[in-house]
Amino acid sequence: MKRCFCVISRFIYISAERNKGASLVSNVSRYYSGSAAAKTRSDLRWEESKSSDSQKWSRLEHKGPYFAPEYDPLPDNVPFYYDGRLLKLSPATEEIATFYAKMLDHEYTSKEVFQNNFFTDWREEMTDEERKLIKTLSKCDFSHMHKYFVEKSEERKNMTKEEKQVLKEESSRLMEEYGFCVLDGHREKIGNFKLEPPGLFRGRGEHPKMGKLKKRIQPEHVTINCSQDSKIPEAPAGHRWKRVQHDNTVTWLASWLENIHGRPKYIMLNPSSKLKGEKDWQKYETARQLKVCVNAIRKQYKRDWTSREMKSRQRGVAIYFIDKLALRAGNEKDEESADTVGCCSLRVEHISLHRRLDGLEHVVEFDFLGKDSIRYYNKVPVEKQVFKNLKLFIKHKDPEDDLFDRITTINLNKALNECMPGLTAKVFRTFNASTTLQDQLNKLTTEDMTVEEKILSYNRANRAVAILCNHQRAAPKTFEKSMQILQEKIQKKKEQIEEAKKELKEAKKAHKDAPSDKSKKLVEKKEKLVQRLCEQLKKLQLQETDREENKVIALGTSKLNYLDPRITVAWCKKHNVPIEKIYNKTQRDKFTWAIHMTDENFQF
DNA sequence: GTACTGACTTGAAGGGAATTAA
DNA sequence: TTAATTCCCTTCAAGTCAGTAC
Repeated sequence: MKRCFCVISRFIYISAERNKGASLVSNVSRYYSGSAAAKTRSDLRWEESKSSDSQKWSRLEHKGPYFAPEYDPLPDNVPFYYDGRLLKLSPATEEIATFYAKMLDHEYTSKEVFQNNFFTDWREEMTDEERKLIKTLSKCDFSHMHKYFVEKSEERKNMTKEEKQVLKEESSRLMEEYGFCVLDGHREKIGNFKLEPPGLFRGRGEHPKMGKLKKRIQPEHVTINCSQDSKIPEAPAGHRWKRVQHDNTVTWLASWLENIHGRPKYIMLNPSSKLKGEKDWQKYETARQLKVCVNAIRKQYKRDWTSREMKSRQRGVAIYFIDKLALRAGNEKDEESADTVGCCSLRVEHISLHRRLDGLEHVVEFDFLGKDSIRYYNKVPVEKQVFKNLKLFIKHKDPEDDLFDRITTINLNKALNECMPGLTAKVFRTFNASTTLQDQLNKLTTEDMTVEEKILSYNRANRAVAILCNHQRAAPKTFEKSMQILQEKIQKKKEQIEEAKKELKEAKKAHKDAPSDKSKKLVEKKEKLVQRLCEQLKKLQLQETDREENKVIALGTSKLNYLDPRITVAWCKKHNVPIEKIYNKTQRDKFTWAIHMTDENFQF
């Protein structure tokens, strides 16, 4: 515990040193003592340090979670038919039926696993009578329910401004009442104060539990965490909490067990809070520490490639992959989830070895499903010794055997921790992502660029990271169409420029033949027009490049989770790019700490 | 060493709000 | 002004990793 506090103090020292004396504390004070805003209690929170690492707060008060609204039964004119016969379902059975009906035009409901899980769970909640009657899902006609919900959704879309305003006000009232807590005297935003409503579980990829019923959370399932001397939140009328505890070594305000996997879920603070901000800062400082010792670590894992011990060799190759390819650690998973892997859980079937491929030597071809069942596909030339080792690791193994059978994420992280305190597999992802951003920004930005060009450079740097981390997204549905429209615009702009140039030439000639004030002004006017059109064309072309390159790449995840925000803040300051052009409101809130503490000289 | 639990971070998707184009 | 498109924000699933018990 003590050690971690020292680490925090050292962060301040390191930052102070690297930022030419601009420590978090002094920087933040300076920022807030400015004229723009009066110093409020919640602003001041950044200046306080905490007493120990295991203790997360001294005082915590909140209103408890907000429960999902009770089920509102369907009007009588929305029928449900079973085997062609009209059935009036009991409210509980009907509610679960509506979950399915709402999803009818989603691909999920066409999957057998989804259907079977849903039907089994649904039948369990039916009355005895209903269960006797309803025996086959395909005989259930949910279409009228479905139609009803489509109409409802249309109605919502077509609401008047006033009606929408009423809803908005109601939602901000809710936010005011339940959305904040008071932590050590500061009002902090809560991340997810609304409990998850009941519904059908939508796992990612080929999840064996897809379609199962996610049950309604009752107060009797919820544990409240707050300080003893605070006003204990009241359970809804007629109910009581499962438990009220006062554990200040954890950061959550409420928890419950979700019924699909039986694992706990929590209500926690928003990323803009001091608690989360400090943790984030600490994460990036750990990654910066790795920078100092990464060369030694790389030397070590290369030595391990020729170790006499198989375990060391496997560990050496695994850490090499984690470092070079930014793979995730790859913990063991149970049978009850989609079959996805990370580094340590790679199987023989996930790699192919090519002595030569596309003119390159010793190429490893990776093809596996990673987190969220996102495919990782990559062909990577590796060192000869790595290639030899991989051949050795797969020898006499079946495709479904573990590639690294002698190591686990636990002992891999233990080994990493011995190299550097606090080092784990995921630190490499943060380190490599942030290093890449810093390098790319340094390489791609020049002073003669316009702000738009600088932003394109930033996006390109960001994209390099997203590619490294394999952050993918589905191509936008209207991508081709919108791209075509943009290209047409560019063409039109080019034609306009041609036309304007021609007019300019004519104006110049006219001015030469018969100079006058009027003809001179016309030339100037035409010159300005050409210039303006050329600028517009350039902007469109930049937009085209950016959009094309971004088709299937998601930039948000790396921006939010892997890129030290101080790199971005410093870059913006150095190159006079308004921070709002890079970070939206949510992102600025999350990175308040970095925006306040960083000057233009910061380098990761 | 390993199975299990708990706490926390990371991640893509979806829907509504905001912005832009027609 | 309306329709189309983009962006933002929320949601909740799915990871990581530490701690504990045996």
